[in-house]
Formats: sequence, structure tokens, C-alpha cells
Amino acid sequence: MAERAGVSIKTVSNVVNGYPHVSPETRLRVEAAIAELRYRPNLSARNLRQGRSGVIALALPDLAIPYFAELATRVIAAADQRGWTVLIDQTQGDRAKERLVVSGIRAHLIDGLLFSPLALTGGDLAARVDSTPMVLLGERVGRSPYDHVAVDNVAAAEEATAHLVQLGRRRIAAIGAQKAAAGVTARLRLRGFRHALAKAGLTEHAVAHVAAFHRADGATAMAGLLTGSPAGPPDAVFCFNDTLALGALRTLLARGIRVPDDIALIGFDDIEDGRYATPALTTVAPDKSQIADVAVDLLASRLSGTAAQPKELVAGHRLIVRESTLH
Amino acid sequence: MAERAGVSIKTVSNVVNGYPHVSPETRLRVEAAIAELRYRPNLSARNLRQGRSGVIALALPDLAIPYFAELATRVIAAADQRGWTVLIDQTQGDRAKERLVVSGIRAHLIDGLLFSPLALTGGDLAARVDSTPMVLLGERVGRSPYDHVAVDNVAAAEEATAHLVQLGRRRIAAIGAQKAAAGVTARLRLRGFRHALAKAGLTEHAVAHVAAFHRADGATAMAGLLTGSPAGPPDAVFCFNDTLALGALRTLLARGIRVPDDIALIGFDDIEDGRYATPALTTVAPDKSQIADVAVDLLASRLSGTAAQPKELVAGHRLIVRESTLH
DNA sequence: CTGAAAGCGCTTACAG
DNA sequence: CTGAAAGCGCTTACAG
Repeated sequence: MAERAGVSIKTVSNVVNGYPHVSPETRLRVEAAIAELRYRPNLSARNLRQGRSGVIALALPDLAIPYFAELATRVIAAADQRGWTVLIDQTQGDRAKERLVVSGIRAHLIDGLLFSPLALTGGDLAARVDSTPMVLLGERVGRSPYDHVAVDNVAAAEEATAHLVQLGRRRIAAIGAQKAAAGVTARLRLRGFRHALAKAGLTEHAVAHVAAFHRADGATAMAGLLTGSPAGPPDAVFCFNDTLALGALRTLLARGIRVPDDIALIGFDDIEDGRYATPALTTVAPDKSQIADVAVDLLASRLSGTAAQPKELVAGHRLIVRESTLH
Repeated sequence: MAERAGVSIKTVSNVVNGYPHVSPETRLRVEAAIAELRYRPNLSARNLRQGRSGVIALALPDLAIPYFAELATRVIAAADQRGWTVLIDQTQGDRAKERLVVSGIRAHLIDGLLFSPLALTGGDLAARVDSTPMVLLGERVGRSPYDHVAVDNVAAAEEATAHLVQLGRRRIAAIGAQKAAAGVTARLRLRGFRHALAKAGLTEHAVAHVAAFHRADGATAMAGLLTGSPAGPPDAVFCFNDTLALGALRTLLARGIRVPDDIALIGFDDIEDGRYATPALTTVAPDKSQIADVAVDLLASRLSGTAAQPKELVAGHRLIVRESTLH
């Protein structure tokens, strides 16, 4: 192709791949030919030859969930820095789909996998045979030997709850517990919640369970907390994420209950949405950029064979106090 | 590879690709071998041979913008139905990045491109030389001969504004006009806004310009409308999208202005967020699933060579009245 | 510093 | 219904 116009043969390859030892004039000639013929290297051929594609997959429940959308935007940016392209797999938190992701559906198409599972079990992971490097986003699943990066959910939940205690609240409830064996994150945040209450010498006012972490679940759970409890309504609620909190907020405001005066509210995730709610939502902000950067770095280590033992990396978090707990 | 365990050679290929004429027992034998050897066809090799990858790109400004996240989730679902994988390119609405997307960066890696540009000009598109099939999401750019799918922005904006008129509001403002030559959508919605006012015999109370359609822009613009206008505050505002409206809402509530009593508010996009705001946001809902389905269908037509003339497809929309204009 | 050759793992006609 | 061969477009040693 271009060699016709150029004169050389795989010197083109050298030029395209930025090999140093090409005479300047040859290089110019080749570059001119490339421009003229609008030559584009065939990525599939390169991939086949090199055994890697420059593409990684990011598997998550749903892009329509703000936290995952915000995480995805950062993962794509981090991958872009390394020249990697990101394809997205949506699992809906469905175990069958999560197993599919892990089973190597896209083998040889992707170099690595970043995976944020919801329903996957340790057994599913132990049964994995695909050898594509994988990094887990979020809690470790079972005893599986994979790199993963997560915030310290217990400590973060403890801080959130302690903040409510410091406000002088004593009837503190939680929204977001899950029955499913898979709700690892929910379990850790519940543990932190209880730690904080125990330290303060308080008993939990109520713990509302949810099927998922969506706004609708938060709205329903809060309604249950208001009417269902014989002990009366809480004066503060720790919601295990911001969408739950926004749903809960909607229920409270619709009933004329003042936030934070009557009930203080705190969430988790620091999604954009919560910053513009009225009242603006107090929350625990995981360092999403750090999670994305670290995850991509871990994957890079795996790809280069540098990594040894599976690593557990803890990303930072901080409490952001806003109107929903102020005053 | 598998043929060793199997006995045949590319009969494997036939089995893998579901060719009909393979004897049942041979098929079983091959399938057993595949399972045993954990054989996975190499997608890169297949792509190279077949000249297509089964991967399409979705290029959009940012996944952290709720509308695009909600659109992306549907595009991925629609593509999945056809067995396609979707990779995401984020442009930040930056013209240089948008030109890169259109220039064929991922040539031979993707079979097609779904593109929602913000800053791209007709000239940029006219200069395109890459031959990857492309479908535009949103307004047509310049006179470019590409398929595109969009809602009827003028009609939709007109309905939104007419709704405010029907409420009895007479001091109607808009937030979301853009100076940039690229704000095609903003221009169309402004046109619809003005049509509706003209039909009602009203003059526009004010039109606020914004740099982008983010919450912060809406908040600032609304503050300007409240204090900056010699004619006093409006009694209704049409925001060109929901994030602008949510920003505006925040400004209003922070100042103790009642919505909709003092000022009615309407947005555009029907993002999840607006449904849980208090008051819940009246909005124009574009049929996002239809947009995604139609866009993927158009791309499929291009890929199969079925399509002839570039098509302009108009997706549906409907007004959803909620609390921010009720009463 | 540049050429000629082999091979990555598939699939597609083409024979049998 | 199944085999043998060629070729998709690259890159990587290997010569020169």
C-alpha cells in the first residue's frame, strides 16, 4: 500500500510505530504517502500479531446509576492516558450476566477487565478459567485471588454515623441493609453504622432493608421508617448511598418533614445530584478518581507481568458536610 | 487445536459458527473438545478475516451527564441485541476531540460509530475521509450527508412553552440560549420557545444564555434572571434541559421562592433526577429508547449496505407534567 | 538503516 | 458432510 508511494516496505511499520532508526527523509516520504493515501493501520491485524488489543472492558451494573456513570467517566479518562479504549458491559447486577462477564466472553478482544460485581459469589470466581487479567472494583468477592480496590466501607460508615451522633441525634436509623448474600457493601456499611452507635452507647433506632440502592427503594424505606416503627420516627438517617438518600429526602419533604431540623440525612457516594438537592446532601465522598486511576494501574501491572500477589488497595474517602445535616 | 481432540479441522469452525450441515455426532465430539480445552475463538483473527469486529463506538460528551448516561445505557442494550459490543469515547464537547473521533482513530477496530457531537461544524464533517459508517445522535450538522436521529426540538420546545402559557403565566423566560455557533439544539429550542410566545401574543420576558447545560449554569442563570432584569422576575421559566432546571430550582428554593406558585419551572430530557426532585420536575421526555433503537438500526442498515440516502429520523417526545408546574 | 519471509488464528471458497 | 489451502494486514526476528 503506502510502500508503493513511499518506496520502502515495512519501513512504513517503523515510521507508524515511531521507531527511532529511520532516516529523516525516508520518514518524511512515508508520512507524506500515509497522508496522501489516508492510510490507517488495521487494528485487528496488529492485535492478532501482537496478542493484545489496547481495549479493556469495564463491567458494571448500569450506566444509568449515577455513581457508576461518574466512575466510568473517570475510568475512561484514566485508560485514555495509557492509550486504551474502554468498552462497557452492563450486568444489571444480574448474577447470570456477571458470570458471563467473568467467563471470558470477550477473550482475545480485551486485554483486561475492570469489574464491579453485585451478585457474583466466591464460588463463581473460583470456577473462573479465563485468564484475562481482572481487577475488581469494590469489595473482594469470597477468597478470590484478584486485585481489588475499594474504600474502607466500615470506617467510612462509622464516620458518617458518628457525624450524626455529634449533631446530638439519638434516634438514628439506617436505610440500605440487604438480605441477599451478595450485599457485601451493604453489610460493611451496616457494620460501621453499628460500631459507631456502640461507641456512642446508643442502640440503633431502626434498620430498613432494600432490594436495591435506587431512589425508589429509599423513598419506600423512609415511608416505612416513618409509619412502621412503634418507637416513632428517627431523628437522623444514614442512607447507604446517595440515591437512597435522595429518595428518602423526597418522602420527607412530601410530608412536610423538615430536613435537617426534624430528621438529618446523610448519604454515600457524593454524586453530583446530591450537591444540587435542597437541602444539599451531606455525604461520604469516595475518591472516585483515585479508584479509577488505581484500578487502571493495577491492570497495567498485571498486563506487564509486573504484579505478583493479588493486591487490596484502599482508596480514600472524606465526609462532606452539607445542608442535610447542618444546624 | 481443538481438532486434535475432535478429529476434524475446520469442522470446528462450522460448529462454532452454527453451520447446519454437521452430523450430530461430530458436533457433539467437537463441542466436548471445546469444553475440555476451554477453547475460545480469537476475535482479532476473526475480525481480521471477516473485516468486521462486532464492536461499535458511542461518542458522547461525558457519561457523567445524566442524559448521556441514560442514552448510553439504552444504546448498549440495543447493540447487545445484535450481538454488538459498545466502546465509549468521551469528547467533553471539545471540538478537537470531536474531530479526532470523526477522523477514524479507531478505523478497523469498530464497525460503526454513533456520535453525539456538540462543537463539530459542518466543515469538519465535510472534511471527513474515514469511511466507517456513522450515525449522528441529535441535530444534523451542517449539510452533512449522514443519518441522524433526533426529536423535533422546535415542536417540543413549543409545547413546553405553550404549557406555561396555558397555566396563565405571562412573564415567561428561558434559560439555555447559547452564543456558540455550535449550539444547534439550543437554537432550535429557543425558536420553539419564541414560536409559542408569538402564537400566544406574548413577548419574551427574558432569555438567559449559558456556557453549557450543567446544573451550575442553570443556578447562575436563574440568579441573573431574578436580580438582573429591570422588568422584575419571571413567573415561569423554560429551561432547555433538566440539569439547567435543577440548578435553577436550587437557586429558587435557596431564596425561599416557591415553585410553582411564584415561578413555574419546566425542563427537557426527563432524567431520573428530575422525577425525585421536590417539587418533581415537569419536563419534555424524548423517547430515549427509541432514539437508541433507531440509531442502532440505522447503523445496521449502513453496515449491510441496505441503506441508500441518508435518513433523518424523528424520535417521539411527550410532555410530562409534574409538580414544578402543577397548580 | 532497510528488505524478504514467516506467522498470528481465523474463515472462505474450492475440492472431494 | 469434511479436508487442504490461501489470505485477511500486520509485526517480528533475521539478513544484508
